[in-house]
Amino acid sequence: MSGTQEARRRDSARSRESLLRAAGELFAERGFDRTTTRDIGRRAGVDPALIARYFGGKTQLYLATVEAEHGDSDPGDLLDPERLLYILKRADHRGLVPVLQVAVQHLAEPAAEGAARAALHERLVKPLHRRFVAEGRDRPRLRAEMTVAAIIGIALGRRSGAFDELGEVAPDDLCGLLLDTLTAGH
Amino acid sequence: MSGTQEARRRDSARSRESLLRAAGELFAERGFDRTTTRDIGRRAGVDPALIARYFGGKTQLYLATVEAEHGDSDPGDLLDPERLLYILKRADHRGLVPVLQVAVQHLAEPAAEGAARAALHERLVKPLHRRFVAEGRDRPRLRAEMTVAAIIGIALGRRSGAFDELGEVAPDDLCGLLLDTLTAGH
DNA sequence: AAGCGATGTCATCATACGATGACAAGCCTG
DNA sequence: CAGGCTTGTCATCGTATGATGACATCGCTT
Repeated sequence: MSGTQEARRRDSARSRESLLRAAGELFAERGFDRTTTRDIGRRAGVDPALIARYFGGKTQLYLATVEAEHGDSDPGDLLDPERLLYILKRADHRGLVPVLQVAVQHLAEPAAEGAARAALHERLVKPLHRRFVAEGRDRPRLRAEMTVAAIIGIALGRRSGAFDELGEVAPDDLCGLLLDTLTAGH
Repeated sequence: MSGTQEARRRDSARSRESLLRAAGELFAERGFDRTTTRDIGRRAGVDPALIARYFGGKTQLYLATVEAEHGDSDPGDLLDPERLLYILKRADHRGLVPVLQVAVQHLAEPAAEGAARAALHERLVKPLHRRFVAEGRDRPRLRAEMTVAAIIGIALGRRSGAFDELGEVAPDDLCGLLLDTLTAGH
């Protein structure tokens, strides 16, 4: 036996996951370009060469981090307070950011870009679009895209260090102010 | 004579400006990291080695592009329709984007980052902050930073190609919808 | 215990990039 | 026209990075 669960000294699944986690963190912290496979390996405590073996390369590893974020519960749209708060917190801490970055800059490899865009649309734009349609707002599609882009700007701005208060304020405060602003007239 | 204006076969000022323009375009299109000095030189029709001579290096050239954008008229804050429209158009076409990117990602060199942040704050955050103070809104600073980050997200999202309608809609339309949303409750 | 595939380690390659310095060609001053 | 400063050109260096393949080590199966 020796359980498929317990830590074996050699465990490809464990290595894979360590790489995935480390990559998610680093891509979130520094972006795709500024993250090296050596960095990822170091943080994961795994030899960087295994990235090629288990994922195919840095780009595919990026894609894996994007897709790995899908697992998490997937409740309402971005104007749902819970959902928004979840996104903000998640983006603060780590993770999630890889998907967001594609909304704001080009990616190196077209394949990665396409996949990241698809995830962005599926997870963020589409739910919001549905809400706007249900509410009968005009230009629901454009409105949804604009809102998503705005929130992404805020989430990324928080992490960038370019803003003083925005970077420090508690997620709940920000969430309140943001929802207040976005749903003011409605 | 032979005018200091007219094209001399050798003209450092002309070379400098060609580099500056090309760099501004490329930084806007691809971001700092993905723009190489060789690309800049090629587009400018100037030998890349002159970047070092005239600016000191790629980083200082980036700073020069940021500062070069200051010249343009500097009217109201971002909630002033004219100003917003100007920003959106400018970000669509080229230029301006270098300053915006710093709001959303880290720069390689600390010096460049500091200068870009200063420009961002001076040109965008501060005017908006003044407006909110004048209007007596609560949390004027946070509100200003949040709004700037949101608009930057939208402006960059337009260029990123990650959104369908957002990337295609006319600046005037977008400007209208955006102002409508942001000033709805007020 | 032997054998074999899976897993991990390491050295190394090829490439891309920013920077530098030597050198050539041009322009202006005297 | 001669000298010297400016401007442009080119080859090259050092470094960083992603990728690859050879080799070692482990663990399961029989």
